[in-house]
Amino acid sequence: MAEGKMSLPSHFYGRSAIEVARDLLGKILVHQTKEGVTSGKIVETESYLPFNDPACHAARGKTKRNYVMFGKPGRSYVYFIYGNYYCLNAVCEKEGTPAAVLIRALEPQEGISLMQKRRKVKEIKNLCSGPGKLCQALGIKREENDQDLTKGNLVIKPGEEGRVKIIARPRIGIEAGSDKLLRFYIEGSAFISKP
DNA sequence: GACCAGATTGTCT
DNA sequence: GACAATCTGGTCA
Repeated sequence: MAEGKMSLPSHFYGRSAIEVARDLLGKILVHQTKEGVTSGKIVETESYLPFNDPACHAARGKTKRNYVMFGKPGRSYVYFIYGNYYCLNAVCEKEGTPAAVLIRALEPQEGISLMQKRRKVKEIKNLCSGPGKLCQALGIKREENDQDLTKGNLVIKPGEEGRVKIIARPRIGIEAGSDKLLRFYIEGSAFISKP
């Protein structure tokens, strides 16, 4: 497909989770399924760092669940949480380093009617305003785990870079690492999970 | 083999 | 604003 040419190169992900999280804002996440194409602009992300980060799934070492984070950058890490929802991460840094960026919110673009059908809600701002919501809206399931984000059905493409104002904030409720700004979002977006 | 905790969301007050 | 719902994976015995 032509998407391979359009999508972000793998070296985009070969940097720190903080750099990648910041640069992912304004990019376009596209998922092609047999039902149709859904896409949205990334408006909120969160970084998960290697072993210094207690909140990271990989903080205690490599497991069957988080092995993807130890793999090559530019791949997707999808996990099931709280019995009902999935969360989508983009693996970054380098192979052997468990770093990833959580995609927290999207601004819907293509396939909005399909998202509304999947989510069973009408309001566009409610379609992707959260990690679990956007996965449901884009139809991201366990099958999308460990996919190559530079090619294939699930890709991230460049968007309106430089035209957005980025806000960095510490994550809430986590003491260790609170001195670092690990949550990023686009100022003024109505589609983020938190104001 | 059993128990515990979790990167959330939806619904009720 | 607060709390329950619901399941998978990891840790411990």
